[in-house]
Amino acid sequence: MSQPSSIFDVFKQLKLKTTPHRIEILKILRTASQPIPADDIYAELRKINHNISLSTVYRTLETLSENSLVNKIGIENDNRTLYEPVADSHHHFLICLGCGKIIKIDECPLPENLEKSLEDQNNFKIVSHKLEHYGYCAKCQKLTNDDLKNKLHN
Amino acid sequence: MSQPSSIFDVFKQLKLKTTPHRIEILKILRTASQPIPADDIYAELRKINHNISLSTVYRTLETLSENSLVNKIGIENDNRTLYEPVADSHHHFLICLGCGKIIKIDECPLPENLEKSLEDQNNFKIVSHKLEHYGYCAKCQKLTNDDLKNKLHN
DNA sequence: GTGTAAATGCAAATGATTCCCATTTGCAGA
DNA sequence: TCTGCAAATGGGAATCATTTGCATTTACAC
Repeated sequence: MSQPSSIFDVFKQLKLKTTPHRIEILKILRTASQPIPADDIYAELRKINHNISLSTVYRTLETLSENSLVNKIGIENDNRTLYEPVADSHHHFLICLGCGKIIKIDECPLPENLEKSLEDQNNFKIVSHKLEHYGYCAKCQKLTNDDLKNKLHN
Repeated sequence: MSQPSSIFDVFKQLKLKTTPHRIEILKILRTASQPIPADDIYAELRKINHNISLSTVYRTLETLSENSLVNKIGIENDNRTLYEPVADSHHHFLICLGCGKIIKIDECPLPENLEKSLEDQNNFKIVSHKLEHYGYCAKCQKLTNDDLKNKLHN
């Protein structure tokens, strides 16, 4: 059994310098209840008086992403890139069109043999896939159309 | 049996004015072999000496999208919105990470009961979903890593 | 401790898309 | 066929997310 590695060790292994920015950004991502945009991370850091520049946030996220410590996620209805810490398991999302809430789904419902058959039929080598369901969360189902319109304008 | 409607009739029914721009843009989309960005449509129109402004291309696509004549598609690895004519059938895509080629898959491999069970388990009302497989097309599988790197830099 | 490559800050650049407003055009009704 | 007006358009400025250039600072190997 391998010991759980500290963030410091992880960085060392990846030949990345261990900087306060990187530690804080990873912490924020791991604490977040769902994938968040660079901007939110920036705001979060400012809130705790951690001074940082927005470009550093982007650069850090890019570096973490290249090193498989975070995933980039692009969803419909939000043109920003969202970030989540890399999880141990493959998963998908339910995405609320009303409030943007993102619910993680841990099982992958795709049939076992699907990738193989897609590959064979299309002479294509699959390396990943993305599945998202869009709709309305419990709260937003209760809102009227007018409520929703207002929400989208914020 | 209903007659196949002309584009003119379709526009009339939707209370949209029939303009040369709209006709041409729809034609380009229907002729395209895969979803394309606004910019390509703009370039295509210029090529055939059809003068138009880029903002009109965007506005037209937005209008057509609101009226369910075209679909907007957001894929990973391309921050632009792509557009395709609305097809009669639900479908998904294989997307090549090497050259951006998009292959349409006509069947939907999701289990019949999936949406219902996701809805019940998460108190969520699903209205649509999106499934994409990323990988390498026949051509790009043959390229070396260096070739691919070059490609990505174009 | 020191040198150096990596990381950062800040401002300017970029790329996609939207918005503003003056002008033009499709088309419903006279 | 003519006319009026709402809808559509052109063109440029504005916006929003993200990237880049460059001078300065910092982590860490030695």
